[in-house]
Amino acid sequence: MDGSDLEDDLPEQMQIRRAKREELQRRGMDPYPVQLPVTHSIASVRSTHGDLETDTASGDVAGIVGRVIFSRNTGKLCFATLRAGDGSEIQAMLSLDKVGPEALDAWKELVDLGDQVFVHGEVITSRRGELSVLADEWRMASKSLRPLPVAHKPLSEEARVRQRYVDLIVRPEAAQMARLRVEAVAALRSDLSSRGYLEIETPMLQTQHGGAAARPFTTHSNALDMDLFLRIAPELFLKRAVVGGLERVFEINRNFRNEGVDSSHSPEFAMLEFYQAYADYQTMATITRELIQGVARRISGSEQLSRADGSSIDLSGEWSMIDLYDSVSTAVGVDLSPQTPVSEVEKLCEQAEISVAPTWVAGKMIEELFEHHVIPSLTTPTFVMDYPVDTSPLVRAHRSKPGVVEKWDLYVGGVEQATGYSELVDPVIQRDRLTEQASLAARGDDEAMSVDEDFLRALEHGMPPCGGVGLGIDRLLMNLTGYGIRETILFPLVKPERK
RNA sequence: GGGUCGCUAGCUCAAUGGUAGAGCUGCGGACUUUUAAUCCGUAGGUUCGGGGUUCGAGUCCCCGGCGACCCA
Repeated sequence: MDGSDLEDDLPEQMQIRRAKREELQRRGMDPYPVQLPVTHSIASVRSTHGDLETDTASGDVAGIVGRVIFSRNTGKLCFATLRAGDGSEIQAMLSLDKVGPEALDAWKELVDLGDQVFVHGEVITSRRGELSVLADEWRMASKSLRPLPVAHKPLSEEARVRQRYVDLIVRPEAAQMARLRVEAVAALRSDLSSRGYLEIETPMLQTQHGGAAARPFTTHSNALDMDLFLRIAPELFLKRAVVGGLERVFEINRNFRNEGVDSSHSPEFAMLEFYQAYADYQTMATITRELIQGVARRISGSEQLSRADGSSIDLSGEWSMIDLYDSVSTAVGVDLSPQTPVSEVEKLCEQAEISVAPTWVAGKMIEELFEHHVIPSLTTPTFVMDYPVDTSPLVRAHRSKPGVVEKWDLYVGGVEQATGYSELVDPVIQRDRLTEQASLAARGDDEAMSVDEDFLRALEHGMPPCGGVGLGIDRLLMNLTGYGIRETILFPLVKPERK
């Protein structure tokens, strides 16, 4: 099959747009000019002349560009609604007596919905009061060869994700989400910076996998002829930095986890991790709350937000703290502690119809019971405190309670939003914990970490007491806006369409 | 991993096993103040792919692809 056959196979509407592109060239009108004499953004015209009275001429002249999203033609007068990338819109008017028959005919014949056009003329308001640029000249800024979807019917969710560029054009909320995300991340960066934190970048390609319990992606370096892991967390490198004296560090970047994909999980997701020497998990909880409250104020001006799904969320004030074992004990009506025999915990799992995997330790079962019995009732932001030691190999033992570590999980809107520790800094205990992890891995737990000798060597040089937090950026956006993860990530991973 | 549902024109959706349709978009025409403009006319399909049942399959069955929801 050669190129001309391909062209013949195109839907009629695409063939017509290709023909219009050629017709523009035939008439000496570049369909893709390198430069245009733009004088104003649509937004600036709107802000200067937004209060212009109905049916008035401002006397000001502007050259603007925008994408044609609506078009209405009466014989000798054409209207088009132009939209800019920032969502601002303005009407273009082309009248026979202002642009002449040639330009008007070219507009009517060659401009389609979706084209980006340049319009130069006086800023006026129409008889219906619509702010407009009354053209004395128009040019094609970029000819669109594909028809725009119907603006009044929502694009299917799959189409929105697969063709985000189209989604961004036709659905202003999509572009708004992209901007919201930037605002949220900027708020986190500036807040941490003002607290004396350094933003550093640590390896995404790692020779060992650790820092969290998750299955990694593997890849291969040809030059080194060795397999590498895409990181599941930056934790072990950020801690190396703390050992070296960078006492307050953070990183905002992608982690990769080779796990399920659903409405709240993406294989690549953005994470903030921050570490502060001489802080503990209580201090880190306070900072985390203040960071999230700061993001809320930055993107909505308030710590009480109303969300896309109609629900609202209140992040103001102090957040409650509950004890993991206490909350599960209350829910199941049995007094549980880290010393409760595994068999008894397993029985409770069976009663809750939780299927227990053979690799699970008692602590894992407690966490599953927590997810099953307690999480559904967590409607307000809540720190869940003091986790079992056997599921938290990088966390310091609790200063007074045996069998648990100084770790919290923060739940917002019923989902895990962040986790914070008093970090384990004793290199001897850390080696024991990692050795235990490695034996779990050997027994088939593919989420278990390996023994990272270089990390241990770093700890052996002495790490200051330290608090650490990991906070999911995508989750934060989901929590604050009520949108799904595929809305908060601009280009989420999707399986290719079959050809 | 299991279950349920979906995939039809550029987009959003219809169609008892019996001639594949509508709205918007497109194309041709009318119209100098429209706002999803209006009016007249008109085109547009490998019904996700493959196999099967049937006189006949968008529809029923099997296999595969992609997606959504629920469960683990």
